[in-house]
Amino acid sequence: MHPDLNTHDNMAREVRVRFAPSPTGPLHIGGVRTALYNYLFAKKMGGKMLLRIEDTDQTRFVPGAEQYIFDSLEWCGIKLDESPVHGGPHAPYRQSERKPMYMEYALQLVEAGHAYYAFDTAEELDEMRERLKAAKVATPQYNAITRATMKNSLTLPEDEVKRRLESGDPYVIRLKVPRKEEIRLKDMIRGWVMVHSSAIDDKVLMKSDGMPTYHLANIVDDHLMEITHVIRGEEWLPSAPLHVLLYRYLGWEDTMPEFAHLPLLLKPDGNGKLSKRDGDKLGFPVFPLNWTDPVSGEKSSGYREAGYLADGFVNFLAFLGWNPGTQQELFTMDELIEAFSIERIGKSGTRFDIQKARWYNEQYLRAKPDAELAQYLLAALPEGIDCTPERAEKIVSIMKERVTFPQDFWKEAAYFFVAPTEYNEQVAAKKWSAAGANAFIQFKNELDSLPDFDADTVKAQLLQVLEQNGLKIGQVMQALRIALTGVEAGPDLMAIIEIIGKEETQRRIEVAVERLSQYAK
RNA sequence: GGUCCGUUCGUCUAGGGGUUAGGACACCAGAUUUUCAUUCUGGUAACAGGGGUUCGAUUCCCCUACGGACUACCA
Repeated sequence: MHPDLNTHDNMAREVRVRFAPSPTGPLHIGGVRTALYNYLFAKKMGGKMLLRIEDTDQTRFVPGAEQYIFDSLEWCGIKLDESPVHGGPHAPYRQSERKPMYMEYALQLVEAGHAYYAFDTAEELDEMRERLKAAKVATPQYNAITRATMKNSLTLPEDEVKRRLESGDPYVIRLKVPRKEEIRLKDMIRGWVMVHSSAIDDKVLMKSDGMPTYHLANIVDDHLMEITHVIRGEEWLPSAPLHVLLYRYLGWEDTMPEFAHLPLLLKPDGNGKLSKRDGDKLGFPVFPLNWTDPVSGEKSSGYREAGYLADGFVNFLAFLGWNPGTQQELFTMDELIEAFSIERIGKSGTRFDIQKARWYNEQYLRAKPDAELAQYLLAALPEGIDCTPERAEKIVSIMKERVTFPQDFWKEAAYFFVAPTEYNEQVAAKKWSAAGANAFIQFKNELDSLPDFDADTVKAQLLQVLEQNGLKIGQVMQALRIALTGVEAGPDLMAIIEIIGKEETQRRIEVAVERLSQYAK
């Protein structure tokens, strides 16, 4: 093991990771992936997966968002060991409910000289930034230099600070970031990352409403909850050095978790990261489940409702930025857990490719037992249309090679239940013939004398009729298909005939011969 | 602008000092088929550019370009 400050031996500790979303709206797909990687890692290491709700910003609270997070994780099969609903040894797991715990640590930092009170108003902060911008300062920020010009416990006389605090003046507590210091942190994905402290501003730790900011709360909670590995999005990388500083000043550096910053999920054109605001604009959902904004009423679609199967979705998601290093593409959750390792997570941003998601869905759909797929069809049947489970199974078994989503079964297979009301005119014009129509009528009549009504028997009969009429199968099959289904494409026609039954077949042939007579040549 | 991170087929990626640079999706072609789809076979297609180091660099180093993230009393 490295003797470096940032590295330490976590081998003896039980792996504990957390997914820590903010309930500010629906969880987006990048967040789901982060949760998944946390889960895979935890389970691979035989550790624990916790969910912590980071709701320290009360102004951004969105009703229903927390439930949405639970529902999403559950749908994906991500099981939590500790959470606001599962409870656990470090409850509560909502930061708003942990509010009383944070001030103690902020005060500890103040006493140690690593943090200070600041009384600046929003207007004063704006002024400061404007002033620095006008002076062509590259990064206007509240830092080691500018803090000397602001209203805080470092610049104000001691008695005034005391007076302000006692009189209830609004204040924040800021971290006193050193002026010149190289901060190093080891990222499991990127290696050593070096940042100079001058690039970090004096981050607010405690807000004026008494709530901690993410930065403080996250470190305090991760420490208290004995988190061993922080696996989160790359957008956190710039503030990671700040977190290292916090661990150090709080005296927790020897148990500081290891970091892994995940590459971001990018829009398909590579132009920026996939965000909640993309909604359905990109032509595919960015959320796992449907969501209706409680305020605006705006609806966003989710993968579940769009017809994506949970296991295929998870498989797809796992491969966005990670790969097993083998040729295997299809993985169950257990296989993902077995194969997963942080070392095999890529470094670069990953463009989102919905085509691949569709392909995964097709693979998983076809692998499902017919009895299960039949349920999708049955559930989609409109009022008034009956179907036995046995018949539904037969239909899905011949249809599943040609559908992507469960809802396609009804869309593509409606003709099993409803006779065509219109025919593909183009194909009819090209393939329909008087000779064929005559043969179909003969075939229809002879259906009554068949001993059995199954695909093989029917096919033999059709072949016989065609032979008698001097027709080849290729000349008339398309016409017969149009007659029976109205459309030009579909599964084996004989299988369709077997499923729709003798009477229906006869009826449809009669109607079609009548309706398509104009095309008889 | 500043700081940080990144860059292998269109996309997701494997690989790694000497390889015909491999796979998957997508795409194209052929085979099969009663159609479409499936399936099978084959194909197009990549190491961002420039300097080093080296006998040799796509691989290691530097620079440039490009892309991304961050730059709040939001997470």
